Amino acid sequence: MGRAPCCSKVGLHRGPWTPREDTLLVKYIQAHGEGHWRSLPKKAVFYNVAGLLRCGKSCRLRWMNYLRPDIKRGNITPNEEDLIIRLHSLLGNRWSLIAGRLPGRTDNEIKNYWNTHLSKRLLSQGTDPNTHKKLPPDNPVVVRVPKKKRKKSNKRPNKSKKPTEQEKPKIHLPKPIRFTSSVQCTTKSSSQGGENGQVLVPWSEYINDDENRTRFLCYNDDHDLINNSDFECQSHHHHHHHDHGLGAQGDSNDSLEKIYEEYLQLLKTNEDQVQLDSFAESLLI
DNA sequence: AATCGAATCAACCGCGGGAGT
DNA sequence: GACTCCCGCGGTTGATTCGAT
Repeated sequence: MGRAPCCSKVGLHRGPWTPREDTLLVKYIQAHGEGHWRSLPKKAVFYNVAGLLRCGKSCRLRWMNYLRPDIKRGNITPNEEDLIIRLHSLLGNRWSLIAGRLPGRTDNEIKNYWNTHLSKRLLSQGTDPNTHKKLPPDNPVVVRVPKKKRKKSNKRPNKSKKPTEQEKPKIHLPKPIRFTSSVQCTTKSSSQGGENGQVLVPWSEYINDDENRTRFLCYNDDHDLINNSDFECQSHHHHHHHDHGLGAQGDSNDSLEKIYEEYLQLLKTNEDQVQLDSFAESLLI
């Protein structure tokens, strides 16, 4: 099976994304849509967003895990935790499938959350996180239960080497807050409020201003950055999350609740493993 | 105040598979 | 069938943070 050489060898940027790179990527995707990641850096030059010297893979990852407008940020809710555990017991480490049932959550986020929180918690409860079966009581597992939850860090590390002065990682503050794909925004200046064909990029700026206001970027039809002033945003719970062919649609909370209810029902009404298996299979269709 | 080590999570890496030629 | 291109997935890494000592 052939594989293209990784772009990182030909002088493209690696490591933490800078706000400028994020802006360029968002601008490009706003204009031309997702996909064609590999050709993105080349095309970007032609579409007047030159400077996006990132490999397609890196662009895709950044978009999918961080910049996508329907990314939901914030703590995983108890309901979501429960659903993750249940789905994991059915699907195993198929993070993208699990993420597909949790609107707004990314596979990377769920994977990280599982590895850092949930698997440890299961162990501490005497459950094997891989098989979801009870561990024998005489098989003590040394588990370090997380102490207090740490404050979230927003710094981006440079993986491979110490950054030089000029390529020091930028500090991304604050992290994107909860958004959905149809975040409705209104500017404080009435004429620039996501109306008249403007495309609002529901994505927070990286610097806090004096008053700690969240700042957003706004593009017009020509995809030119026309404003980065303050917006008031409201989520309307409307998602078109990637469902990996699972057919998930509609309201995010509803769909989450629906799956959860569906599974609870199955647990209540039927102990039969075959039923549970077929439920798992239905998620794969 | 200084040091240490665990925890966190964005980003990287390699691989598999589908589609196209 | 053999090969290339592209996409997406899951595992891993490592800089940074922060609580404990």
